[in-house]
Amino acid sequence: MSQANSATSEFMTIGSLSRQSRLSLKALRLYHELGLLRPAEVDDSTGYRYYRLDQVRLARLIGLLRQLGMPLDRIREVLEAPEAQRAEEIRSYWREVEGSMAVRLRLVSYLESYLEGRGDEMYEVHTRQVPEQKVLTVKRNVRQPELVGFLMEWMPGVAAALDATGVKHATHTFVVYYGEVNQDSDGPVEVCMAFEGEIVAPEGTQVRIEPAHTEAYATISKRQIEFPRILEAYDAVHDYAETHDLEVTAPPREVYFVDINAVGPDDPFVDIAWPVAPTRALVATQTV
Amino acid sequence: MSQANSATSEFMTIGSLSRQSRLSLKALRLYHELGLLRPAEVDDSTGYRYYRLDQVRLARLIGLLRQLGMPLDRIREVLEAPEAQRAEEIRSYWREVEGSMAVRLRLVSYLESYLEGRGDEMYEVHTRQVPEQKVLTVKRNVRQPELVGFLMEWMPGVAAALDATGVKHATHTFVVYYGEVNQDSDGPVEVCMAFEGEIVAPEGTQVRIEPAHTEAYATISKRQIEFPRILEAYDAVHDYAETHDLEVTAPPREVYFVDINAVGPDDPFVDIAWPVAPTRALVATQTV
DNA sequence: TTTGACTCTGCCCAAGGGGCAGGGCCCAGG
DNA sequence: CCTGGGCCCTGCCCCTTGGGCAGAGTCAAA
Repeated sequence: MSQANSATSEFMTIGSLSRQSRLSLKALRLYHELGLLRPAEVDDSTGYRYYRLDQVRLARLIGLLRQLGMPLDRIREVLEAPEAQRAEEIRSYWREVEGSMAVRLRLVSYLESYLEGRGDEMYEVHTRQVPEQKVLTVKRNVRQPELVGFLMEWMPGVAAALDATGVKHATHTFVVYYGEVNQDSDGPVEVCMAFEGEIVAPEGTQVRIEPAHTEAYATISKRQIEFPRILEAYDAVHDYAETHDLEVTAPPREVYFVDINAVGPDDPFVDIAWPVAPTRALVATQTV
Repeated sequence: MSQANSATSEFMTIGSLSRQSRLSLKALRLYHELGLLRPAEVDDSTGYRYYRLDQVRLARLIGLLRQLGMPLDRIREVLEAPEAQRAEEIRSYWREVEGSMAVRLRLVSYLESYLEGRGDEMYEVHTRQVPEQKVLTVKRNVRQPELVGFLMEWMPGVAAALDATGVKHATHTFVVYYGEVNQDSDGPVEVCMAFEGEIVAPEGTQVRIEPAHTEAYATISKRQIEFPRILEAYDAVHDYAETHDLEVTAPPREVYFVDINAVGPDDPFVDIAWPVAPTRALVATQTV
């Protein structure tokens, strides 16, 4: 059971570092390859890695960060930051972790009530015609944690931009979700407000034409918009379309028609809307 | 932009299910392959998958559980449990998640104090001779969450077993860690108590000889034994060995020499010990 | 010099998919 | 009846963070 320490000189072998840092040989070789923890010397002819004694501290730190669940890319950022800022980098990572835990916690309590039969709220779904509109938009790729901040900034933002130009504009804002927004998908998301007339789109915004369409929608309250309950509303609208021979023709959107501060938790607050059109099958039947 | 719903009959295509459940085609095919969500029908000649309309509910549930971070194997367990028990399965999973979060939270606050220079407690490391001992042992593979329960059961357990036989035994217990114990490594861990005389090992326990050895050790308090601070003590002992030309000859152990209930948070509580022997280099030097 | 411990590279594997290629299928319109 | 476009199939390689093994080369103590 000889475990030659090789610590007699200034350098140590990978095995010695492994024992002192609780990292596997495999992990150490990977960190070398990725440039996270480079051996002080590598013998050209044999490929043997030799580490300085003071690299033990760094190896141990990496091991602890891995136990936190921090990805190697993120660990690299921590290590490349100035020493005085490393703690703050870690706190920043931890805030993200706690944020995603908060979301999941709501999901757990939702699942409990759903599985124990206390879910299944009813949503009234209707359809309506929406004429062609000129809209001022801001489109971004955001993930769940940044979504609320993005909306809080730009929903008043586009309204203010239109106010500044003096053109006539709608009283409601709508938000189009071109892709899912969650931990591992980032939209994109587009904040839109309809207006009439001609304007120059401010920096970061765009003007586009939202085509006329029919949309199926359900009106929900502030209480119902919290994730994951909002998924029920989306599902309800989607199911309505399926059962009424409608097919989805554009990404879903949320139509905010009242001020978030001026409405109670159970008052109508936002419409979950999905542009739809009759399926071809039904068109054909009607044409016959 | 035709998205034929194919929901006209009793069955739907994989694409329709994907849109209604927010799961990707790839995910649905994987869940089929794994038997998590089997299509109601598969066309033998074309391989097309056809799902029943009511499978949307199940698909959505799987998607929500995935958003919780639950592994597919665990999801399978949830789905195979009686419906009335599913919520409890989820709660059980969530308790595990919260447990690991608690451990990580301690790790974060440790790292903060370490990186901001408030760490670096000093540990006095000494060596001592331990004679050959006959020990009664209980050895298990346990992960971090079960470790405390295992120790709380078997540290009194082996003492009680020895009391029952009437033989003379030591007043302290020690715990040998043959492998790391954390989220993804499970030891094994062995609870040991020395005794004299002959006994029949009770069910689940074993008798073995612990060879005579020298061990380097540091005495720490209850406050210092909490993860991750305990790692510092292990490191201190290991570093002592390195710098004193000693090599580790057996797995480390914790020697509990006082009752956990009879000791204050800063009183001596347990020794972190590591069997060591002079390195061969040193032996050679001495022989010369 | 031998021998046993140590180290090297390279390959396959895990989960939970993403993405693409190459090909087959289905159905509405012409 | 044919065609085109959308849909679906399988199979392959990719990601991340390593674990495990094989086969070969190296180091150091006796």
